[in-house]
Amino acid sequence: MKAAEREASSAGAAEAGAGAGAARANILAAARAEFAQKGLTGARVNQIALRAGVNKQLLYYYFGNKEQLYCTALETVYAEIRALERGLELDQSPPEQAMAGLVGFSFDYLSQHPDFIGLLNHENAQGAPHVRASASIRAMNSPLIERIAATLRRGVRSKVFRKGIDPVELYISIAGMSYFFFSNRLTLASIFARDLGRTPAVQSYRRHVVAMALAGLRP
Amino acid sequence: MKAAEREASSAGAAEAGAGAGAARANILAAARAEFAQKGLTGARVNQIALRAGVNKQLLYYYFGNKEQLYCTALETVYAEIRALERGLELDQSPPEQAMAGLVGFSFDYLSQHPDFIGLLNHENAQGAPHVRASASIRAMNSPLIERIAATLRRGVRSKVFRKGIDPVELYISIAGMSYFFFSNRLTLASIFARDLGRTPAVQSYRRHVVAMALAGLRP
Amino acid sequence: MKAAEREASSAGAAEAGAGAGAARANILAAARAEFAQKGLTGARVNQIALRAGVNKQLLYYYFGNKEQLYCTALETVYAEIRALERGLELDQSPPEQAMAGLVGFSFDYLSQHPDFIGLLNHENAQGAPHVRASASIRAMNSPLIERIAATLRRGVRSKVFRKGIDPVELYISIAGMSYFFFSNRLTLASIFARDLGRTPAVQSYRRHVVAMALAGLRP
Amino acid sequence: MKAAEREASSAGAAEAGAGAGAARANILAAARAEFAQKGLTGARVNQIALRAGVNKQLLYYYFGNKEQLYCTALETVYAEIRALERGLELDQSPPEQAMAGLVGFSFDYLSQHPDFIGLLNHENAQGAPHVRASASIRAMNSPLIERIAATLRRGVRSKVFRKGIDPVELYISIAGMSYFFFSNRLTLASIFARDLGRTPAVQSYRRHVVAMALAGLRP
DNA sequence: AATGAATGAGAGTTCATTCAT
DNA sequence: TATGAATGAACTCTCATTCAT
Repeated sequence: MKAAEREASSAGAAEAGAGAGAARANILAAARAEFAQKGLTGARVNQIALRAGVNKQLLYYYFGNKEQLYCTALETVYAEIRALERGLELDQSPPEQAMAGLVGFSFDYLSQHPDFIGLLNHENAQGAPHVRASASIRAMNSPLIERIAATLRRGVRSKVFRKGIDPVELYISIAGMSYFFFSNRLTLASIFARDLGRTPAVQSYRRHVVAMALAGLRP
Repeated sequence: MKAAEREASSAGAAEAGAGAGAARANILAAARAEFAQKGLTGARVNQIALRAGVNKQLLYYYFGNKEQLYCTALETVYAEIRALERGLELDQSPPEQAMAGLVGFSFDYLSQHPDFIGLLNHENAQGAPHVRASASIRAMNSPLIERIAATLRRGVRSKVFRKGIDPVELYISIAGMSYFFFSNRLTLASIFARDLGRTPAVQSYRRHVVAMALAGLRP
Repeated sequence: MKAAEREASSAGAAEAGAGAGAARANILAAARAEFAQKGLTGARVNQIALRAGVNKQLLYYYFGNKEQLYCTALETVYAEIRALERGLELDQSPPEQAMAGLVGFSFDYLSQHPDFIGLLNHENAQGAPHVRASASIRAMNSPLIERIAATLRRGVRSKVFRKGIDPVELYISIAGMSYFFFSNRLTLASIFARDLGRTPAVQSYRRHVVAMALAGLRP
Repeated sequence: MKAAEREASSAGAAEAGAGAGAARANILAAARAEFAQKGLTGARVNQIALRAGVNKQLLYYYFGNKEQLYCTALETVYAEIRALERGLELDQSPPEQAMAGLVGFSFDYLSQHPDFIGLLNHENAQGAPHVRASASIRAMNSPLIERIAATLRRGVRSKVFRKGIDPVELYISIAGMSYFFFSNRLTLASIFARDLGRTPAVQSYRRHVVAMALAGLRP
C-alpha cells in the first residue's frame, strides 16, 4: 500500500484526536497551521511532526512528501469552505437581505479562519501553482456564482439593484474588501497606527463592508 | 566603513544602471524582483547576484546580509508609492471625480507594479515583521488619509456622499477590491475558469471597482 | 521459534512456487535477483518484498534481517553450481576432450546464470566478507580441482599437455577468460563499440576461449 | 562559475598535496579510493571529505554532487590507463616478446591499481551506466586493439602465431585471466583455502598467465 | 502466517555567510 | 571594489527495523 492509497483510504477518517487514524488527522491539522504561517518552503517538516506529536517519518508514510502534504492541506481548506458555501440559501430572503447575508458570511468566514487566508496568501504569492494543478480544487467549483447571479436578477427585477453587474466581478470585489482587511491587517495597522485586531475595529469594518456593498448595488 | 554606512552614502545613487554605483542599484533591482517572487526565505542570494550580474560577495559588501537587503527593497517600494500618492491632488476636482480618480489610481498602480504586490503578500503572509520594524516605513505615513477625509467632508457637504464614512475603512475597502484582484488573480482564474489577465478583463473589472466605490458612497 | 530455526526447518521446501512454504521460496528468489543487481547495500528490502509479492515483515519473520537473507541467497547460488560441478565426469573422455568440456561448462554456466555473476561481483567488490565468513560455502569446496589435477596428469602422461601446470592456477585462468567476458561485458562493449550480447558474438568468444585453453596446455 | 566550469578549469592542476588546487585534487583522490572500495551508493560523502581533509560542502562546490564526482573519478582512472597503454611499443620487438610484454603489462597494471579494479567491479556490477554515458571514456578508445592486430599479423606471417585470432577476443581473454585473479582474489582464496595475496603466489600466477597466453597463440 | 503502524539513525544536498586576497 | 575558496547549520528524505495485533 503506497502513501497515495493510504491517503485515499482514510480520507473520511479525519475526525482527529485519538483512536484509529488519529495520527494522520493530527498531522494534517498540524500541517495546516504550519503551512498557513510559513508557506510551503518556510514550513518545517520537523515542526509539523512536533505539533502533531508524532514521529517525523510518519509524515512520509502517510503523505509521501512535504509537497503532497501541503496539497492535501490546501484541498482540505477548500473543501471546508465549499461545504459551508453550499449551505448558504440566498433565495430564501429578499435580494438585499440575501446579499447582506452573503457579504457577512464571507467576512465572518475569513475572520474565523486565518489558516485559510495564510494558505491562500502563500499560495498566491508564489503563483498559485498547487491550486492550479489540483484537479480536486478545480472540481469543487463554487456554487456561489450561480446564486449571486440569481440574486442579482431578482434585485434588478424588483428595482433594488442596478443592471449590468457581473456576478464574478461582484464576488471578487466583495471578497476583496474582507480578504484584504484580514490578510494585510498587520501592515495596515502599522502604517495607519491603528489597531485593527480589536473586536470593535473588526465589527466596525464589517458594518462598513456590508454598507459599501449594498449601496454599491443600488441603481 | 560598515555596510550600514555604505548603504546610506550611496542612497541617492540608485538611479544608475551603469557607471559608479551601478552594481549597487543592479543588486537592489534584482533583489526586489527575486523577493517579490519568492519572499524573504524563498529567495536565493545566489540568484540575486546572478540576476544583478555581480559576485555574490558584493551583496554582503553593500547590504550586510540577506535580511537587510530585503528591508531595503521593501522600503524602496514603499517610498515609490508614497511619492506618487503625494502627487495626487484630490482637492482640485469635484468630490465624485476626485474619488473616482483615487480609486483608479490605486487600481492602476497595483496593475503596473506586481513587485509591490508580491513583496506585500509575502510580508503579510509571515506576519509583516519587517514593515512593523521599519521606522522608515512607518515614518512615510500615507498622505492619503487626510485627503480622503477632506474629500469625504466636501462630498457630504454637497450631499453627494453619505455621512459617517471612516476614511481609513474607506481606503481599506477601496484598496482591497483592487489588491485582491491582482494578488489572488491566479487562484481566482483557476477556480472560476476565467482568464483574468487579459486587458479587457482587467479594464472591465476596473470599471466595476470604480462604479462600486462611487455608488457605495452615495447617500 | 527463532528466525534461524525457521530457516532451517523449511530449507528443503524452497522448490515450491505456491502452496506451503511458497512465500519463503518467493522471497529467496526475489532476494537473489535484487541482490545480484544491486548488491547488499544497494538492494532494497521493500523491493524484495514487492518482487516476492509478500509483506515486508514476512521477510524478517523468515530470514531475521537483510544481511542474513543475503547470505542465504549467496549460499544458495554456490550450492547450485557445486551440485552441477559434481556431475561433471572428466575421467570418461580423453584428456583434451575432458578439458574442452570443462572450459565449455564453465563458460555456459556463467552465460546462463547472470545472477551468480552479479552476486559474486558485488561480493568481491566489497572484499568478499560474507563468502569468507560462511562456513557453509567454505565446506562446499569444489570437487573440480582434484579432477582437473587428475586430467592434467593423464594429459601429461599421454604427452598432450605440458608439465608443471598448477590446477588451481589453470582453473582461475580458464574461469577468468569466461567470467571477465560476462561480468564486464557492458564496459567492454562500450569501449570497443561492439555488441557482445548477441548470440553470434557469444558463440564466437566461446570458441576462442576453448581454443586458447587447449592450445595453452600443449607442450 | 558553476561546478562544471570549475571542474574543467582546474583539470590540469591535479598534482595534489598542497598549494593552489590542492583541495580539489585531494577530494578526487579520496573519492577514488572510497568509490573503489564501496561503489557509488555505498560510498559516503562524509567519508570522502574526511579522507580528503576538507569540509564536506567543498565536494559540492567543486563537483556538483556525488554522482558527478564518481564520474570524474571513473574518467580519471580510465585516462591514466589509456596514457600508459599509449606508451606501449609492441612493434619494436619480435611478435612473441611483444605479446609477452603486453600480457605482463596488463597483469602488472591490475596488480598495482586495485582502485581501478574496484571502480570497474562496482561499475559493472550495476550495469556500467556511467561508463556507457561518458562520452569522454568512449572517446578515449584504447590504442591497443590496433597494435594487437598488427602484432598478430606479424606473428602469423613469421609462423609463430596461428591464424584467425580476433584481436578484441584475444584482448578480453588475456585481460580476463589477470582481472579475475585480482578482482575475485578473496573469494577464490577462501574457496581454495590458499592465500593468493603473497608475492610468490602472484608471481607464480603471472608466469602461468604469460605461458598460457603465448602457448595459446601457437599454431 | 501475516500485516499496518511507527520509529531512529543517517544520508545527500542546499544555503547564507565568512575568509583571504 | 571585487572575487574564489571554504564552512557550519539545517533541511528533506530514505531505509532497515520493530511494535502490536
